[in-house]
Amino acid sequence: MKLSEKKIQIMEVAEKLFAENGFDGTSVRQIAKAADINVAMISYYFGSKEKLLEAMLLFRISDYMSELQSTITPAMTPLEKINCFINIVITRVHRNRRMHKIVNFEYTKDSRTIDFDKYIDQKKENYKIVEEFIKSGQQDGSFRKDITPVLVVPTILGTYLHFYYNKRFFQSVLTLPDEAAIEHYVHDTLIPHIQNTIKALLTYEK
Amino acid sequence: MKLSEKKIQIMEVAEKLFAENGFDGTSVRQIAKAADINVAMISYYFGSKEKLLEAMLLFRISDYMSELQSTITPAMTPLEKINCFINIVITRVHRNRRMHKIVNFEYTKDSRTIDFDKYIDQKKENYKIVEEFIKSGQQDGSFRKDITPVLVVPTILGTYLHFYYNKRFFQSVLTLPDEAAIEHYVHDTLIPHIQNTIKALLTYEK
DNA sequence: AAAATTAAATTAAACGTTTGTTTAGTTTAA
DNA sequence: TTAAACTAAACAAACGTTTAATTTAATTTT
Repeated sequence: MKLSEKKIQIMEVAEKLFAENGFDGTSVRQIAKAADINVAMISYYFGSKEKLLEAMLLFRISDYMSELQSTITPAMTPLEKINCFINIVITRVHRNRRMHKIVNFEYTKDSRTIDFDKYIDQKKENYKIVEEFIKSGQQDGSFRKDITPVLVVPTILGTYLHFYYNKRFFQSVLTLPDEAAIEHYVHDTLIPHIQNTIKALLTYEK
Repeated sequence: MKLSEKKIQIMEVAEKLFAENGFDGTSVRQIAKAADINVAMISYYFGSKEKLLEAMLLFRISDYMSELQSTITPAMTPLEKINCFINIVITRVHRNRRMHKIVNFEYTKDSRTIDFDKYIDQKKENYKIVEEFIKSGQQDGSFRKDITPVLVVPTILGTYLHFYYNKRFFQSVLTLPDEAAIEHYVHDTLIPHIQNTIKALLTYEK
């Protein structure tokens, strides 16, 4: 199954609509109209609406190749590693925020028949990496020892995602007029805030 | 519009199903079957599926009377106030986690026609309270002055919500066999973790 | 207190739309 | 000439809602 231009176009349109109105809240006719194609093309290309979602997930995840290993070097201190990790992961999640929103919601459904295995593998990989960094910092004495590494990830990702899910709210409170302003705020203020938070949590003295 | 037993029963069933399968992913026939009533009763009682959701939101929000003002006294230090706030808010959100999940998702939809005003008011109120506590701590010198108060809330709520949305994942990692175990973990470990994080963020020396 | 009357609660069936998918045919490109 | 791309139309199923009839409960009249 090669990825023709048309297929990619359909997946991108679908991602946008799924993120905006939910999977169940989006009809194949809406997607077809927005992508300027015939409804039948969705079944023709992907088989079904569900399989379109799965194809889109794989398409996005394949973007995900580990830039982590290439930018984080063994010479770094544990804190530098964590900061680097936060920067990369938040930037990455922000870039794919629509997909994450869709998964975040669809994954919790009881009735789901969609295959999220690849996504979950990715997720578990992330947890392992953070855990490794934190434990090495705890061993060399630079981090507090009473921190549960597994709870650090929800703080990192949760902070960002809560910001994104309440975008409208923060836009008005922080007077961010457009998407470009939000982009800047995420990189210049939100990511440093999260880095600050985790640094403080891991290193402060009681 | 008084709240008969039947109406409450329908709203509770609807809340559960909406949280599990989404608003669009739940049909009125599913609700009717689960609540053991005739489908027509939903229109009869609430007018429409959308109005059922709105009625359910109001029903839950009315629970929300400010226990904050009654438990947080002026004699407390800013840090004590923040800790108390975290405890109350997370416990409250946890208790109403289903409703929060529904709102969190439906609110971001472009196509939404549902009235969330009461919910947003509640939310803004929370932000004002945290901001007040943090600013008073910054004035008396016990908190760092370079913290943006508005970003503290995403860290508090985001950490909890990310935990809840990935419940299945954490259940397996932390070996929490049932709902009771999760309940204990939230109160004994997650809430202290959040309190720790915010305390560290607000008080640590660089 | 019993009967008659009225209102509310509940039902099954039907309403017109919209849903995802398939079919059978046509156009385009190799 | 053959396979892939594409289309309009049709499909049955499911959707939220309404209708009209019936049962239950409350109120009023006798």
